[in-house]
Amino acid sequence: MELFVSTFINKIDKKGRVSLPSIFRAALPKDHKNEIILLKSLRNEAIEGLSVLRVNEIATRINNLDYFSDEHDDFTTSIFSEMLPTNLDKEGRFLLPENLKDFASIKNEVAFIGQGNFFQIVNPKKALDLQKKSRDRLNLNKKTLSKILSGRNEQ
Amino acid sequence: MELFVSTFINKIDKKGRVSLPSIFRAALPKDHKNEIILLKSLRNEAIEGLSVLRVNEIATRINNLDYFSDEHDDFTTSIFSEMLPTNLDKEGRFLLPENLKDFASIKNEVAFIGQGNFFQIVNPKKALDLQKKSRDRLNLNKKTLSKILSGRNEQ
DNA sequence: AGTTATCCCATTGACGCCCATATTATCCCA
DNA sequence: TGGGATAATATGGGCGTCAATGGGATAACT
Repeated sequence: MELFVSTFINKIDKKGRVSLPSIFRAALPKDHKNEIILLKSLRNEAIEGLSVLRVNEIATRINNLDYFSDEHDDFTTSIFSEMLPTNLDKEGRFLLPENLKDFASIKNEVAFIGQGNFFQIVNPKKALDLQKKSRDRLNLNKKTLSKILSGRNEQ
Repeated sequence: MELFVSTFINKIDKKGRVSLPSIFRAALPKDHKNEIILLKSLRNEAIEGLSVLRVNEIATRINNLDYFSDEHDDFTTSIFSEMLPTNLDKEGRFLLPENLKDFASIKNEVAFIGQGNFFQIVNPKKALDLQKKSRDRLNLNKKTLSKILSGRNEQ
């Protein structure tokens, strides 16, 4: 599967390393199996993890915005300047820098949350919260939800 | 048949494994015969089982939503993060994780309920209940039912 | 040198793979 | 049509492999 799915909780060791779950590693593009890009989430107290592929896609989308717009500026500043390219070691682990851990209130454990084309890294205690809140919001919108899941296309 | 139909009751062994009914295995896409994706039902106290094919369809629909919308985020969180890809062994069995068993109040036995493009996994005692409720709801809507069964398509 | 990152190897526990047995379904022939 | 033979499915359990984790040793960077 080429998507980041499911949720995992892994430990951070004394050196600050943490294993990227094996099926997430499998979801990385073939030619960039040991590179991920970390980024502070613009939405939550979370770190986002992207593949190189995904970063390129985002770059394309941003390029399609008007170059002289404020929006363009905001994206390039808040996204590109904050990106942190990171390598996995031979065991599939990577270093989680202190400032990012602080940003996401992470100590010894992290939850990896699959989001399809990317994943999030959060404090495990907050993971359940996030999932529950998303679920509740979706339930307020059952029509769209069932449309998506069932594939029906009528209004 | 490429559809999941009929109902089966199978046992969970000490290791937490359970056989996917053979005609359900036959309904999986040729190139992904031993992979299913488990998901907490957004509707019932049930686990839903999907083929890879089905998941990809859902992913496509979600990608068609506005990329930077809150709705998009809620979908990716609620659906992708809760998906559990699972492999069947050579005998056609898979592992049912504890948290999913808890969610669906499952102990030693499960009922597999065909739902066409996907299937549900529930506590056998509740299977009859679910089926009865669906039937009752349909009876409230007999017109639609007979339209479906007869193949008539008029409004 | 001191700090930080990468490599290498060891440990443990979970999971996949394999083979064996039991149970059920299907077929074939009397 | 019945009833046994045969195959397919469901279930049980041993064992090897791999993922996650830990930590020492080497390499890179400042």
